[in-house]
Amino acid sequence: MKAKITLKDIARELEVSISTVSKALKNSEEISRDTKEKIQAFAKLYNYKPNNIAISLKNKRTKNIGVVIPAIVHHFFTTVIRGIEKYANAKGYNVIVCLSEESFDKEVINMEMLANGSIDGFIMSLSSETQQKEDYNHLKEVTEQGIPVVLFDRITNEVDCDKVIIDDQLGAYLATKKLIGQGRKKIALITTDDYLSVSKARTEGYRKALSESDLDVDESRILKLSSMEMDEKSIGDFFDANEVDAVLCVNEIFTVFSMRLVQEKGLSIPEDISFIGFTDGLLSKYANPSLTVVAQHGEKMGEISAQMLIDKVESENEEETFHTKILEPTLVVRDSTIN
Amino acid sequence: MKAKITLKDIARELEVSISTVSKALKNSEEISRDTKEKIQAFAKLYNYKPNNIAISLKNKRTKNIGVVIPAIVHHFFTTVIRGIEKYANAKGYNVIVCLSEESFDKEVINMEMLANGSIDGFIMSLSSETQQKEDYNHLKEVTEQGIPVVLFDRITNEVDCDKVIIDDQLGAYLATKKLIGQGRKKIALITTDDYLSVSKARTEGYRKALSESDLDVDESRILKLSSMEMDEKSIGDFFDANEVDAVLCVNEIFTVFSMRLVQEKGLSIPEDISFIGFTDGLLSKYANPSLTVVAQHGEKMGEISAQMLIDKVESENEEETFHTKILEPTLVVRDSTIN
DNA sequence: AGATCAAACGAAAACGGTTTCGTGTTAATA
DNA sequence: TATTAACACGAAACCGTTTTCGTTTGATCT
Repeated sequence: MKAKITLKDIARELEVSISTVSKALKNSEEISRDTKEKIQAFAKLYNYKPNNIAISLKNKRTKNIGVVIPAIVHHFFTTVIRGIEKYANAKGYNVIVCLSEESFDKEVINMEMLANGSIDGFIMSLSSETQQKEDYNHLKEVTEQGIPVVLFDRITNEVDCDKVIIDDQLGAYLATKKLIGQGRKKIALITTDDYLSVSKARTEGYRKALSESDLDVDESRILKLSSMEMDEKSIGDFFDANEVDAVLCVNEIFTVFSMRLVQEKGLSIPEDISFIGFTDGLLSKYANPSLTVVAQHGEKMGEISAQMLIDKVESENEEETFHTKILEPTLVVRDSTIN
Repeated sequence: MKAKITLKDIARELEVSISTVSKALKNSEEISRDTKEKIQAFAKLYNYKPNNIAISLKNKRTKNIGVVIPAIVHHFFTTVIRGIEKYANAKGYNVIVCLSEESFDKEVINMEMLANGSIDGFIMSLSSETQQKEDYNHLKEVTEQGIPVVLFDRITNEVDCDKVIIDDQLGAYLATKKLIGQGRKKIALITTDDYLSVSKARTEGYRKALSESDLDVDESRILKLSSMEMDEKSIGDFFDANEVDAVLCVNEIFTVFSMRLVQEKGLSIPEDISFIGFTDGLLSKYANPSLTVVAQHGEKMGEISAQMLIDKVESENEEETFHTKILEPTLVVRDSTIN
C-alpha cells in the first residue's frame, strides 16, 4: 500500500522548499527551467495529485454541488440528475445527491449536513411535506449565508433564488386542447393534492383549456389522489361514477394504472377513451398502448439548473438578481390518443 | 448576508483563545463551567457549525462515499442508490454519485477526481466498456492507495475488494425451472453479449436448468443483443425463425419489447407463450400483462454495500480480508407466466 | 515560607495546500 | 567599482479545526 505523496514529501526528497514545489508544479515563471523539470518529473513518477480537501480549505471552494430531491426512483428526477451530472462534470464539479424521501425533516437535515462547507451551492426540488407545511426557513438560512440555490420543478416563490420549471400549466393546457380537438368532451383529470406546486399549475391549465372551449369544468371529473400511492378502489369508483371519454393524469403511474382499470371494464384505448399523462419515461414508451404524454425535458432542466448554479458560484459580483427559467413542455403523441 | 462564524471569531469576541473555544464546544473537562457556558451560549446564538472541510483535512476523513455507476436512468441502479443513501445517511455519510455512462474513460476520470481526498471509499458497478476491455488498473491503483472499494452487481475477480452480487445464475436457473415446470419445452433466452458478468452468469443458469431437465440447449434459441438498444427487426426475425413457448430475458426492457412484438403476431401471453424478465421495476408492475420477474433486491444490495464499505472505512485494523456477499434472487410471479 | 499540585487556559504544531513578501546571488549598468 | 535590477528560491501566513504540551494562578501541604 503506497500512501499518497504530498508536496512536503517531494520537497524533502528533492531538498527544496514546499513553496518551490508548489510553484514548479504550477509552471510558475518564478522557478528555473531546471528545477521545474526536476520537480515535475519527480511528481509524475510518484503520481502526485494535489489533495482536494486542502485546496478546498484554502480556496473556500469545494467544486461540489449538492442536489436534494424528494426521490430517486422516479424517471423524471433521474433524468434531471443526469443533466446536472453532465454539465457539472464538464465543469469539474462533483454532485452530492441527497434524498429527502418527501420528508421535511430529512430535507432540513440533508441541507444542514451539506451547508457547512461541503458544497458550493444547492440544486433542489422541494419535498411534498415542505410544500405542504410551507416552511422554507432552511432554504432562507442557506441563501442568507450566501450559498447559491437553484430550485427546479417543485419550487416556491417564498425563496429568492434562481428557478427552473416547465410551464406545467401550458403542458396541461396543450394536452387538454389536444383531447378537445379530437372531439372529446368529457375530460377527466387525475391529480394529486394541490399543495404540490406542479399539480396546481396543471389543474389550472386543464381548467383554462376547458373554459376556453366553452366546456364547463365538472368538478366531479377531477380526482385528487393523496400522495403517490393510489388505490384501485378510488380510481375504480371514480370511473364507475363518471362517464368520461378522455383522461389527463399528472404522472405516468396514474396513467398506466387508470388505463388498466378502464381496459378491464372493457373499454378500448384510444377508441372509447383517450389518455394523456405527464413525464416521458419508460412506462410511457412501453405501456400498452404506449402513452401520449407531456414531456418535461428533465435532462435539459438538470443542465440548465447546473448552469445557473455554477454561473452564480463562479461569478465575482454579488448582484442579487434572480431568474426563473421556464421551459416549454412538448406533447409526445403515441397510441393512447387518436392519431 | 451573514457569513459563517468560525472558532476564531468566537475567540476574538469572547477574548479567549481558539483552543479554549474548541474545547468548550466539545464540553471538555479542561474548561471551567462558567467559560463553557459563556462560549456555548455564544455559539448557539450565532449558530456556529464547524466547517466540514477543515475537519476533513484534520481527520483525513471526509464522511463522503463515492458511488460510480454506469447509468442512473435504470430502475435497478436507482434502487441501489436508495439503499446506499439510506444506510450511509444514517451513519452520517454523504453520497457523491458519478455516472460512467457505460464508458471506461468516464469511469477512470470520475474515480481520479474523487480519489484525491474527496471520499473515504468507493461503491461501484463496472461500466460495460470496462468489463469489455478487462482493464481494471484504475481500481487497482485506488485499492493500493488503501482506499476501500465495494463492487456490486457488475464485478470482476481481478480486483481484491469486497463484493456484493445476487446469484444471477441461480436467478436464471429458478426462472427457467419455473418455465419448465409449467410444461414449457422450447425456452428462448434474450440476453446481451457475454462480457457483462451478469449476463454470462444468467446464461449459465439457463443452460444448467435446461440440461438438468434433459432439455437440450438449442443455441439458435439464444439471442444476444449488443448493448442496451434493441432493434425491432432482430427480435422480430428471431421469433419468426424460432418456435418458442417461453422466453427468459435479462432485463425488463427486452421483456416488454419482446412481449409487444409477440402480441402483435397474435400470440397471447401467457397462454401461448410465457415471459420472465430480470429486475422488478415499474415496467414489470405496470406492463400488460404484468411481468413475472427475477427480483434483484437492489435496495438491499445498496444497503449491504454501504455497510461493508463503512465497516472497512471505520475499522482500525488493516487486515486485508475481503468478502463476497451473494444475495438470493427471488421470483416475483405475475401475469406473464401461467399462475 | 517554600514546595507541590491541580485547575484553567493558551501557544503552537499539524492536516496539505497557495500565495505574498522577502532575501541572497548574479549579471548588467553607471 | 559601486549600484541596481532580475532571477530563483525560501519563510511564513493563511484556510478552520483538533490536540498536545506547556504555563499561569491559587490553594494546599509541610
